[in-house]
Amino acid sequence: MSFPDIEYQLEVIKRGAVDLISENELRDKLIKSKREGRPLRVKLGMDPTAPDLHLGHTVVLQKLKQFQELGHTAIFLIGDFTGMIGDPTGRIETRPALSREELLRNAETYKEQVFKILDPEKTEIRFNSQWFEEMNAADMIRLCAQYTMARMMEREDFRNRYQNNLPISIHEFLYPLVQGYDSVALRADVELGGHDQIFNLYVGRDIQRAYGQESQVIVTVPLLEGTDGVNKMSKSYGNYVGIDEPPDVIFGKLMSISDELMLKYYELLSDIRLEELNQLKEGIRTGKIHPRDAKVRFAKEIVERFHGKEKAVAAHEAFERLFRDKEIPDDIEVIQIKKVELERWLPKLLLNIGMVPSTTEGKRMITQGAVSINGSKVKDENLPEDISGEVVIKVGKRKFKKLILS
RNA sequence: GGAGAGGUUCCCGAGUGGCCAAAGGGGGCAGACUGUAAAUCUGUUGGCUCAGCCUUCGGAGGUUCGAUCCCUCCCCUCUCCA
Repeated sequence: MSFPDIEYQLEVIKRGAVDLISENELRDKLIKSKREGRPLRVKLGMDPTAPDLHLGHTVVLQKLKQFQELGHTAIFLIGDFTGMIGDPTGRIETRPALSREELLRNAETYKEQVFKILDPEKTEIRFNSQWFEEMNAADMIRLCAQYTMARMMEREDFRNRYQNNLPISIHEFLYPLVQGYDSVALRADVELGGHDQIFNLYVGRDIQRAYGQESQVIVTVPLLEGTDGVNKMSKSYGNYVGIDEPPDVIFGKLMSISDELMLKYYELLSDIRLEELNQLKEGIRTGKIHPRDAKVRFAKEIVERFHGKEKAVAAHEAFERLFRDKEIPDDIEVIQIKKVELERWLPKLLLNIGMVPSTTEGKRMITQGAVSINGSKVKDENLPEDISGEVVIKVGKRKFKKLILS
């Protein structure tokens, strides 16, 4: 096995990274690896707490892929055991524990999604329950003995919760230790993570040393902000773009981000070369490029990554039809109803066909002018008597349904 | 184990017998403006057979014509002491 030039490898690894602990250690490892023809073992762990991966996860996955392309061993660790503890990182409250079934189900979908980015042939998929289920209580105590309370409380999230009189459960202290032990079990040379993982990753270095191994090198990547531009991308904030979402949805979500955020996304997610990105920025600044066009280009690139070129083009076209030409989308849900059975009171009808969660909400939508039928705004809560044939109902900006009356 | 503080709607947080479906803020949703932008402005934000009614303020009882508010027990969190 031969590896690329050391300095080239370093350049690739450092690109877009926030932390690299430490460059010298990494260089040594790379030199040794090249000399011995032994690929580095690069670990990326994810807890299957949510079934769907989103763009935020892909930042670090791309980094792992880069290692893979350099010829190193990508280890994708599914934290089916750690998921039962729940990572306290950045949390102000204890994470709810997931059931075994949920974790396994999520793990399955993870695998599928991860291989949209990583090469399945060259990826080692592991589950950390493999070694933790063999551990007994004594082993666990031995692990706990490797770390101190004071060091644990160095963590900002723990400290904040403690200072604000918010509960911290003991098992949450176990999380970093357990994650660190994963590195021991996997004999990791490098561990990747989001920047917020830095504490857990450091603990891994200490734990490895305590178990007589060389410490892993840490590489972190920036956290991706969610589509709201405020919080980090996370399913629980509802500001995510899932990689398994339909092309139209991904396209639409990316088109609704702010221009400022778009540039950040370009930086972290796009594959375009650095100089091209700079040209793009300059073009937007001077007004030569309309930000919307830059956004379209970006949205297409991302959709193409997960769904292919054809779908990306189709998503763009559908988007243009819907929002520029104000046309009705063609994949609209159709409901057949007998005319005699049609609910005439609109709030109830909207509830029945699942367009609003309650009749009260339906009434609100009508008063606020958010409901339209066949393109004209509804003011009356009751449907007109003479309604017939195909009826297209729109609630809000993007909810459409078509009724066919017979 | 002892002493104290606290648990309010999606979140934070006000409310200490009727004027409470509950201030204010955040978030969400909708409308205007636009590029489905963002920012901004406006409205709205428990449910229903909707000028009325029903369910909600940790849980279960109780006092009262009437309880988020008072009493009793229980559960949970935090602080200090052991």
